[in-house]
Amino acid sequence: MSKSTILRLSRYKNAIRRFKKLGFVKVFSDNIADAVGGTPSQVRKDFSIFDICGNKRGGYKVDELLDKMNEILGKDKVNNAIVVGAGNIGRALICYEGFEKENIIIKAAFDIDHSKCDNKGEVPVLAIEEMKDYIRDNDIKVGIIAVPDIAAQHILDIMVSAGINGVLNFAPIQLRGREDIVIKNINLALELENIIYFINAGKKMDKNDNEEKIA
Amino acid sequence: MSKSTILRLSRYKNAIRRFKKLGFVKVFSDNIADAVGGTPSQVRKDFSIFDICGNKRGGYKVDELLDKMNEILGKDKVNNAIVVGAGNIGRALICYEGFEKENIIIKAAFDIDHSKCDNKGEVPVLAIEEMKDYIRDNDIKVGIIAVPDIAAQHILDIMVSAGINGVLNFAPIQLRGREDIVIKNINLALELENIIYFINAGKKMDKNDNEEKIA
DNA sequence: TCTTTAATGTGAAAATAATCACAAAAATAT
DNA sequence: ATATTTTTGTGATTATTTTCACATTAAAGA
Repeated sequence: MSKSTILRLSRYKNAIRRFKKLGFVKVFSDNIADAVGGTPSQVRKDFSIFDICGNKRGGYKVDELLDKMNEILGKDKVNNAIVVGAGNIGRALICYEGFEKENIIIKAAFDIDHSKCDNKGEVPVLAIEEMKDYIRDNDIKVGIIAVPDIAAQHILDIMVSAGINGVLNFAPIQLRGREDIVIKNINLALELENIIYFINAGKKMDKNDNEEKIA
Repeated sequence: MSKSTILRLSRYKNAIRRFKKLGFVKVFSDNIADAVGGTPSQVRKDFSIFDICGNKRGGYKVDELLDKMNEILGKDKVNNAIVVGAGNIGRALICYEGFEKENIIIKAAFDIDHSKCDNKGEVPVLAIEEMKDYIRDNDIKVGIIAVPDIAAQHILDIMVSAGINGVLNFAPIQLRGREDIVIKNINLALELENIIYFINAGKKMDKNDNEEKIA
């Protein structure tokens, strides 16, 4: 089973959540495909990979779908994360409201610049020296890197040595880690650059084959 | 030629730029593959698609590579962009330093909340009502959406009607637009959710190694 | 009850993408 | 000058992903 399948599953879930909000009790693969810009048969095939079954001619029950998906995606329990780097991007992530409804909580942030530290806010910003212990003591498994490119690899290494299993990296550099560490790189300039390319080339892009390799 | 190829090309370019900074005059497909975590033959195949040739046994000349890539990726000219939504994410993007070296300039930002507007800063934050005219008058082709999900589609529609060709969307909803509009959606919560899935899938695997390996 | 209709679920086929393997060529060594 | 080594460039091969097509099933209608 492939990464793209999982990515699509998350999208389906978001779409289905919207259907639920609109009062839908059941949905068809057609509806879901429309909502995420895919094909019905791909939706069904993706579902079949995870043994998600619907009713022939009856579609899928919204609540059952959401339950099953939350179970698959591990969203039935809270996931704690930390942010490293309290610059522009880092601070935006600390305040980002969108994580909460996915049961993701930013527990703390860290910065090398002590003047940016402040443990009185809703999310404490601590000194980078405290990070390793914090990760260990609080059993943090997910880290977000929002430091300059030159520092990113070093931060990653500390995180991994402290026990972090997955990283979302905003530094504009391809981070490398141990085989068993899940790393997703988001390079904002590169995303824009690509959009510009496709504008100039006159092509359309939004099919999602731009995933990073999971290392 | 596929989107993934273009995405990889951008990555190659970033890596090669770093090689140049380190004083390299020529690079081999090996080096590039290492730097981005790919395979040498894929690098060569990608290059061959764009008629980028090296010298047998001599590798590729760094400067030639960069020139050719900037040409392909349209980075030899400046690209102006706007940001809509001056919330956490929007403000972080307005100040993001990483765009500049890709010749991408954020010319202005827009928000529905007039109290957030301020046309005295380096990047003026204007009222959303002014957006349409601004896009037209300044021939803006790229827009970045950083508004709540409920508002995103509406903003996109205005952008498109004003002449924007490409959009980077941070609202957690899959935006749909005309066939010829390039749209790239970045959903931060979804990215974290995926990392968490793969972390958990990896753990499960350790306990039970007859499950499929996640590469 | 018996058709008809509209959906799922899935193997098979087609399309895409990645890797391999090796001839060709250039640099270096002998 | 010749042999050896190293690296490119690419057709062939393999792997992966998506789409197709249709048998199957459940609901709705007659």
